[in-house]
Amino acid sequence: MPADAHRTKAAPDAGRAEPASPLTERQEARRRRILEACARLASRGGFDAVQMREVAESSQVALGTLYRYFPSKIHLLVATMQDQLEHLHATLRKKPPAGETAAERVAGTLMRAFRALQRDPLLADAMVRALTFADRSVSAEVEQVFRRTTAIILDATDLADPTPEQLSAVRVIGHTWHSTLITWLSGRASIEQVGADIETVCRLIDLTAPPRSRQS
Amino acid sequence: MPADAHRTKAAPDAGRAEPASPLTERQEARRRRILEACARLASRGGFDAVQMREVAESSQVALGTLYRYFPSKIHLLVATMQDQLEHLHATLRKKPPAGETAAERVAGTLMRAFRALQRDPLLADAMVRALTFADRSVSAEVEQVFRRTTAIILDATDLADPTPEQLSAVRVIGHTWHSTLITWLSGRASIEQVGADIETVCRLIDLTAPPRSRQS
DNA sequence: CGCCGATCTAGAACAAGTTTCAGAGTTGAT
DNA sequence: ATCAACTCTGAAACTTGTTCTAGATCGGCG
Repeated sequence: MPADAHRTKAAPDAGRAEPASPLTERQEARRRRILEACARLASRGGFDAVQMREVAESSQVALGTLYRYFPSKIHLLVATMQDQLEHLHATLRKKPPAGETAAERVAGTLMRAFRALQRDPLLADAMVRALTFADRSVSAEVEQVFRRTTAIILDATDLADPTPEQLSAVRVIGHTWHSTLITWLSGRASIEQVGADIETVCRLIDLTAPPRSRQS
Repeated sequence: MPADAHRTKAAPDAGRAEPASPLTERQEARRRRILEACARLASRGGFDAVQMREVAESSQVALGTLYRYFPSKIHLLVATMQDQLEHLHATLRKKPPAGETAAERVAGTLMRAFRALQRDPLLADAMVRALTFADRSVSAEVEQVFRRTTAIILDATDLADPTPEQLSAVRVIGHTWHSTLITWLSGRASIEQVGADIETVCRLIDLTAPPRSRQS
C-alpha cells in the first residue's frame, strides 16, 4: 500500500519544516521537480494538461514514484497550490497592504493576490478546481490550504486576537475568494464583479470589529 | 457531432418550458429516467457512483443516447442539481420563511435548504462537486443553477428591486452557501460552523438594506 | 405502403487516472 | 563490505469517462 507509505514517509507536508520524516536531499529534489513540472504544465493547458504520465516524464520520475509522492492528481494540484500560496504569503509579508480599515486592507490584499493569479489563469484554474473538487481523502491537505488562506487574510486584518465572530467572517471571506475566483475563471463573471464582491464581503470584518468601538 | 446535436435538439433546457425543440413524449420520459437514475445512484455512493454506463443501464438507454442528452457527466450532474433546486424552490415558495429582517429570512431559508440536502449528503456532494468542477463548456448550465440559487435568496429577502450592492451581497451569500456546503460535505466543518458562517454572511443583506432607513 | 432522415442501440475503441509487479538501485546498520 | 529493507524504475493492466461505428427503429410524408 504505497498510498500509506505516502502518509508516513514521503510526504514532508508543510507546517514549515518537515515533521513526518526527514526526506533525503534527492527526495526533496524529486518532490520539487514534480511540483515544478506540475505548475509548468498547468500554466499552459490548465487542469487537463496536467497529465500524470506527462508530469512523471517531465520531472524525470517514474509514474509509480509520482504516485508515491502524491497519491492522486488532486493531491498533486492541491500541494502545488499550497506551494504557490506560500510564495504569495511571503511576498505579501514583505509589503503589507496599506489602508485605514481592516476591510480595506483585506480587500487590498485579496485583490493583489487576485492579480497575481490573473497572470497565470490556467494554473490558477487547475489549482482551484482541484481544491474544490477534492474529496475527504484530501481533506488534510485542503485544510492546510484553507489555513494558509485564513492566515493571509488574518494578517491583513492586523487583529491581535480575533473573536469567533471574526474568525467566521474570515472564513466567509476565504470562501468568497475561492468562489469568485472560480466564477471568474470559468468566464461567468467580470473582473469588476469580482472586485465588487470582494469589497462587499470584506465589510464583514469591519462589521464585527470597527476600528476601536465595540468590544465584548 | 452528437454533442452539437444536444445543443440544438435534445436539450429542452430549463427556463420553464422547452424553448429549443419540442421533444417528444418518449424523449421527455427518457430524460426524466436519466435524471432519476442519476439522482438515485448519486444518493448512494456519491459522485463516484454516478458512472455513465450505470446511469445508462439503469435508465434503460444506450450509452450513446445518454451522451446525446447530457454531453458529459458534469453536465448530467449539474442538470440534476438544477432539477432538485426547482423542487426545493417550489417547496420554499409554498412556505416562505418568517423573520423580522431580511438577514433572518435568508439565513432561515438557507438553513432549511441545508437541512434538505443533509438528508441526502451523497447526492448533495455529487451535485455540488460537479458544479464547482465544471469548466467553461458547462457555463451556461452552471449559470442557470446560480440564477436559481440567487432567485431563491432574493425571494427570501422580499426586496422589490435590489440595488447592485444588494445583488453583490446576494452573490456573495450564494458563494458562501456553496462553499460551506462543500466544506461540510468533506468533513472539514461542523454543522454549527456552517450555521455560524451562514448567519455571518447574511448580515450583509441588512448592511446594504436596513429595513427602511437608507435609500439612494 | 414504402422511403428518408433523425434517433436509438449495442458494442468496440480510445484516453487518462490509477494500480500492480518484477527487478534494479540506495541506504543504513552492523 | 555486506545484508536487509526500503525506494525507484519501466512497463503492463485495469477503470471509467468519452468517442465512434454499423445497424435497428421511429416518425413523418409522398
